[in-house]
Amino acid sequence: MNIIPVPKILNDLPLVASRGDKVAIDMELFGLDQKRMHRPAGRFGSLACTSDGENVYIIFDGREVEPFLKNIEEATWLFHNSPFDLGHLRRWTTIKLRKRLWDTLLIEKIMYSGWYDNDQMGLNDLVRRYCDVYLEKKFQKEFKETDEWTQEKIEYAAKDVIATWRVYHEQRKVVSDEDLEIYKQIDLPTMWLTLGFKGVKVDTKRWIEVCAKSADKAKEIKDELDFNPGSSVQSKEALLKEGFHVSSSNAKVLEHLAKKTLLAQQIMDARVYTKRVSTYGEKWVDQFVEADGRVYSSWQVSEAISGRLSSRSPNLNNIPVRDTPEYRECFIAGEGNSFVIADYSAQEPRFAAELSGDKRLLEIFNSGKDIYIEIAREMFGETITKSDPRRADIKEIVIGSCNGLTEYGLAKKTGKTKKEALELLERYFSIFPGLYEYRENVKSRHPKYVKSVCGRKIWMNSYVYGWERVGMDSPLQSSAAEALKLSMIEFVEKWGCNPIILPSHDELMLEVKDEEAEHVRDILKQTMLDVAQRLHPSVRPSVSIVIGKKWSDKK
DNA sequence: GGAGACGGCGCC
DNA sequence: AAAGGGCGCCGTCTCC
Repeated sequence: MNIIPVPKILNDLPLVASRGDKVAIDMELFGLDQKRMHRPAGRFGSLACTSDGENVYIIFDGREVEPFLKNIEEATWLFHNSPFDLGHLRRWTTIKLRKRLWDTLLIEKIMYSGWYDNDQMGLNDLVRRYCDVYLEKKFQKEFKETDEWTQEKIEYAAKDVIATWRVYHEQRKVVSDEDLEIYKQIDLPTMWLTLGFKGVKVDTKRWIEVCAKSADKAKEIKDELDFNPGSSVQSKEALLKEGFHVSSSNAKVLEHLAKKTLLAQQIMDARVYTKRVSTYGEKWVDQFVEADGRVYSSWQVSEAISGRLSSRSPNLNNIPVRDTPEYRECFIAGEGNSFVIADYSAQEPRFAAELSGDKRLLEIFNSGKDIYIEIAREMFGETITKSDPRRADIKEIVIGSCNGLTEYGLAKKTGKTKKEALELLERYFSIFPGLYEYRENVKSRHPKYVKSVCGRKIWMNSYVYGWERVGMDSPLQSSAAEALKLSMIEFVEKWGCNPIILPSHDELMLEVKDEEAEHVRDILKQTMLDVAQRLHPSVRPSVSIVIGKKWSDKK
């Protein structure tokens, strides 16, 4: 394996590049906290670029960023993980949305989603795969710990940017037109949108009140127990003492056991409350709410193999809602603003209908009626109400039917016997044979990869147990993700600015001025419907949308 | 004492 | 042997 030779480093001459030139750019910051990489923390370290893969131009003063970038304005910019650099560079200059931008990380994820894991997507991994080059990464820690520059560190910064430049040229040779279209039409515009997300305002006082209540309850229950219910090892041990041998102490198991022993219920309760204290406690506020009262998450455009967006530091995609709607009441619109909250109904089942072409399922969706009640009518020959427990069972089946749910799993989930569960599944698939075929096809065709409706590839690894379940589900999940991304892109195009504060898989939350809310609601709804209709033309789409002052004002 | 695996659980 | 998918984060456990 090779290493990159010490580059020629120039810091007295500006690089001037023009249209057609490819300029790799890389930024180093001092003193960044790993969990807050996306926030305006840390101090300017360096900005380096190269247009020929040999000579590196580098500056060490943030005040030079603006003229530095102006000189290469016309060129195509190459980054590895551009949101990091772009987000921080905005602290020293204005960065406008540009299409001439190649992100080697985003491209690699589009090309090799499911083939390589996320931990094999670093610049060092790419330069090893593409160029057989070894790239030293040990300096990252040093940037965190000290502001001192050494010759070695300068060389490291220079080598990084050369690696990016080299990887670009190799990727260019092998990337397919279809992958490039996904990049240009979907992921790159989405990346720019996520950079423009405003934070969400949080009522911190209320939040702390909510979690304080849970803290009290957690303590109460824990005091009654002589072991730590947060430990699976200790919980299993305690249950064994009462005569219950279990291989797992998770909620599903405990729920069954709760009928037989109080202990199971106690462990469950303790976990519910400690979860709220640990994950959604005071620490959450301390860590993530900025001085302006808002939370700024880090949004990843394609961290998930399906191309779903993901969120971290903090993860805004898993804020409690079922048992504790109080948390979402803490997400509030700013003074004089309203939220517009929209979500796609039964989005993945709709894509299942589209992709399987199942006749009966298509009819049900296109009838515009409640699909779960309609399916129940087919299955049981009677009309059930919304509160009938069978509706929840059917929901499980509808969602599970396309990601490989078995009678065993269904039985466990619903508390039915295996025989009952099998009967339900069989009846379901006899009504929707197209769905069954879709499911079985994945196994029998044994595809190298599956695709979303827009053509995003998800590679299968048949050596991994359960690969066929990923194969069934990925086209649905990734198509749904595309619908959401395209809705965002097209809405912002129409509206002219970006008021998005929180996307969540099949849901969008916008914050706009009160007087604009109704207008925005109408445009957003129409946009989402248009996009969905385009992506699943055989299925009538459905979007519910409301205007509110809190996230919880949903339904 | 730190790193990483694991179990568990919040959401869609 | 395991028994719908996708995430991120927490505390515990284990190992060095």
